[in-house]
Amino acid sequence: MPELPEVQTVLNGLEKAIAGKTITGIASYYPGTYRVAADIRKTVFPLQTHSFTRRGKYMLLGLDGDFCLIIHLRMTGKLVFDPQPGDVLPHERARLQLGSGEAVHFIDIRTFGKIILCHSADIQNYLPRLGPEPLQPEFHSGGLRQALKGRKAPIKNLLLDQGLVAGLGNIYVCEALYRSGIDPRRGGSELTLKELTKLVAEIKLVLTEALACNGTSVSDYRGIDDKTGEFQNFLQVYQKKLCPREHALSVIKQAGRSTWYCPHCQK
DNA sequence: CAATGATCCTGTCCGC
DNA sequence: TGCGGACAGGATCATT
Repeated sequence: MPELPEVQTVLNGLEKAIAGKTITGIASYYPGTYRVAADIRKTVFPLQTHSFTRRGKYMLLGLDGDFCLIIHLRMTGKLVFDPQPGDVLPHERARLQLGSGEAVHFIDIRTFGKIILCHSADIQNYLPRLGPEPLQPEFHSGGLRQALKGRKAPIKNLLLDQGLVAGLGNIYVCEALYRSGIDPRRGGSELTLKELTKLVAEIKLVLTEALACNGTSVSDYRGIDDKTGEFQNFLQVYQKKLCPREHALSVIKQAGRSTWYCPHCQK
């Protein structure tokens, strides 16, 4: 499940593979995966790629003529660079065709991933409201405390809210809460500033470590070069039976998703 | 506005 | 062996 470190890893790989190359067209193989903004009427391709940025779990490909491709992998989306593309691949939902004869396949088993072409000036209209980037200084305990004011939902659920902080998913929320010693069932507004300071630090740390490992590969996540990430070797609670201190972990459902936590270490 | 639950979708795994 | 059901989960929409 691509979260911030995985999205950044895919984006880095994509930049390495196609920076400066020209997209000659985008083929669509599944209804709804690829969408063109309503105000773009005629074909705008070919367009050269020039920037590769990320906002939360969204990849933003800057193209000439002030166009932008917004790509979201959701749960099972993958980008695969292919120097010699052939027929449509299994689960291929869209394809970026490059002038060089190469291509980038958008493979997505569960079909939730999205690609949108819009004008760069309109990007905000196609993104939801997103909270601060967790690795930037603007994500800090004071701001988080402010954002959690009056929020009674469990902290686990709140950290998954992209409007609060952008880029976390189930894996890193479970890991950061364990490292912080905070029970995932605690209400957001009841956390002390001291706890929030610890939480913010651990979120930044776990994301930084995961980035250095090229992300976490559980199930089928891969980089664009089909390499797995390595951070799954360092997970402490996600899908585990015991915490690092050998206590039995509990698994509960929160907002429809599984939460792993240690009743002994997390209060 | 906040919180919750259903929804979308398919491959995999488990129990009978 | 085969089948049904549960599960995985990010974001969106509807409901309370």
